[in-house]
Amino acid sequence: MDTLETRELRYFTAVADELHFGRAAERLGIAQPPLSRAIRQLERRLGAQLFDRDRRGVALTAVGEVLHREAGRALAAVEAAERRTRRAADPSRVITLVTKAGASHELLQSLLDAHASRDGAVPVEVMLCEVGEQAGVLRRGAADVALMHRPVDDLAGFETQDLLTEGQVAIVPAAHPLAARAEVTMSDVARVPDLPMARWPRLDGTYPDGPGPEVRSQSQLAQLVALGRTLLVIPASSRAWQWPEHAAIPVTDAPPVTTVLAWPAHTRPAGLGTLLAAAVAVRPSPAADDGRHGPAGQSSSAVASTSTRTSGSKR
Amino acid sequence: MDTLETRELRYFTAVADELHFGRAAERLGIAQPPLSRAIRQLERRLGAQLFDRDRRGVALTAVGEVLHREAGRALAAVEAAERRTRRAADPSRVITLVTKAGASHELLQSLLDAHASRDGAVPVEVMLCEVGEQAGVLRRGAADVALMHRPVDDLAGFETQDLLTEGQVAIVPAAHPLAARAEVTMSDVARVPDLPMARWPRLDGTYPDGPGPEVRSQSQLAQLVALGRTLLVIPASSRAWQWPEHAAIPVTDAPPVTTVLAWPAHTRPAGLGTLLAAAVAVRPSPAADDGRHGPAGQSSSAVASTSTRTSGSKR
DNA sequence: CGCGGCTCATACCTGTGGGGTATCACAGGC
DNA sequence: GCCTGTGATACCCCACAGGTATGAGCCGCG
Repeated sequence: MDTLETRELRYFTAVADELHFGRAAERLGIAQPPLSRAIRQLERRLGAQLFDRDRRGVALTAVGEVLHREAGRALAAVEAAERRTRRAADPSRVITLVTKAGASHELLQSLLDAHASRDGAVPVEVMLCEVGEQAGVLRRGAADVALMHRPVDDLAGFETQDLLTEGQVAIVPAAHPLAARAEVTMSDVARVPDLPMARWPRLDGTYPDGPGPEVRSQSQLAQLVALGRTLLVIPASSRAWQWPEHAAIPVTDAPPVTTVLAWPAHTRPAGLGTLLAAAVAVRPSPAADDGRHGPAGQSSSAVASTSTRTSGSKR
Repeated sequence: MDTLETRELRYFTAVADELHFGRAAERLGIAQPPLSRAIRQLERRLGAQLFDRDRRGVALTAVGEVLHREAGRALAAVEAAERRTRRAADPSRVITLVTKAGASHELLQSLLDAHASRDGAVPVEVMLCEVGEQAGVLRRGAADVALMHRPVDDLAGFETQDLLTEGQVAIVPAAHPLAARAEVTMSDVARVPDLPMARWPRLDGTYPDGPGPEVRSQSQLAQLVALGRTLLVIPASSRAWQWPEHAAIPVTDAPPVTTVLAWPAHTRPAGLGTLLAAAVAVRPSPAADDGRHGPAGQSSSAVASTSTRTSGSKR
């Protein structure tokens, strides 16, 4: 009659993932019979069949699929709750900042310096992650705050503080004719036949169709550019990982990219305040607007989806 | 060692809400000693003090406050999971649409008609709620889809389908000098000394300071206008609840309001497809853009916060 | 100052049910 | 036919959630 227990959700999720009671039980570290029984109980409790078990395999029913999706989110929320609490309880009182490796070098450096020089500044631990992973890390509660990019990253559900807005540059092989240009436009780089855009894996690990090479990390991408196989468009400051074999050319009409500090909406880890103050102080262009944004970042605008692929900052 | 159980979260939440073990236990329907023990266990498991119990009361510690916030969300997610699953299992296969009473009459009517006339259309149940409650209902999983208004409502975390964009009108007492005007501007209505904007309660039930009357429902507001005590700015179609004592005057420079169909991101209750198709067909202005929007609605722009108060559609 | 009242903690008992092992029932493959 | 692999059943056990009774600190009060 009561609320679902997370144990039930974990069990269900395991079976729904594996579609096999034996393996699911093993993954859960329990025996198979209790698992079977637990699922049956869950089905009775919800008054609905969750799996079709015709001999020769288990399959999710329609309602099972609903629960599969919802259970994943619910479990994530519970785990985030636990992680954030543990983090808050950690006596070493640091705040963890996550950013993708190689991005916004100088900005981060000056931000950390400015923060450290303030009175009562909580130590900041820097965590590096792969491209596009910051949002997940933040949502899971494994970090307190992230350095992200608008409109490249998905900022939905986060509050943000703008730090720096900048243009984008095209990184092309130094040997390529394009490298001689002083500046280029998006249409110049959009369909260079011998430099097709790289393809990033989707969440399920498969790749979209297309002519470009498949990549899963920035370093692979950098090397592919050096090899003359592709080009990319990224914020000017990401030039940090430029190779000698690369050339960077300003893209005049590329949408500007803003580096932002982001944290989960309505969550203010202690010590974030000083970091934010430092961030505001560091900003080079103190516009009239204070660059502070509410919970929901916009996403999926035409602009966003364009620069998403080209800058290689989305999976 | 494992994940938190929802029971632990429920218990913790009860104590954190009540700040009193006895009352919390009563609310949970258990005795007080097991509750005390459960909380202690939770504290040991997390390795952190959650409450300060100095005699004469219980108080949340800093980490307790973190868990209080997070537990609320996690429990909401679990309950939403259960509710959505139950709803999916319901053999009566209806889809529930929630809207605030009194808004978008004709539009809803034509939408429902268009939907009903389609083959294989799932029955639609209409649920009415108070102003600004749609988002919560949707998030809790108590409804499948909602009629909401951009930029008035908070659309964060929802996918949306635009239905109708329209201007706003000022509703003023028919006896007031303003009523004679053919049209007005926002600055005209912003500070009419004898018609101050009404004040809606905040989430905690308190009211912001200001000259206007306190209201908690549309009908109260309607009556206050009729009494010549206040005015408001609302989408033109909400005129439905206009009284004889009211006058509606177009506000030329008010931000246009778009009525949208909204549903939780990445959730597609079976049958939503037909409703969406009907919705697209009903739209009066089939622009080039198809009016479909991704998960994160923008919010908290200057425009949004302005029209939020005036249209009385945010608490 | 002693007394009762309030509140949370401790001690101890009990029963439910989650987990284990052993085994069955059923389908397919050779 | 037998064997293999699957999920379901049957049965046992003990860990732990929950109950009752009681203790212990802190008030306020006469």
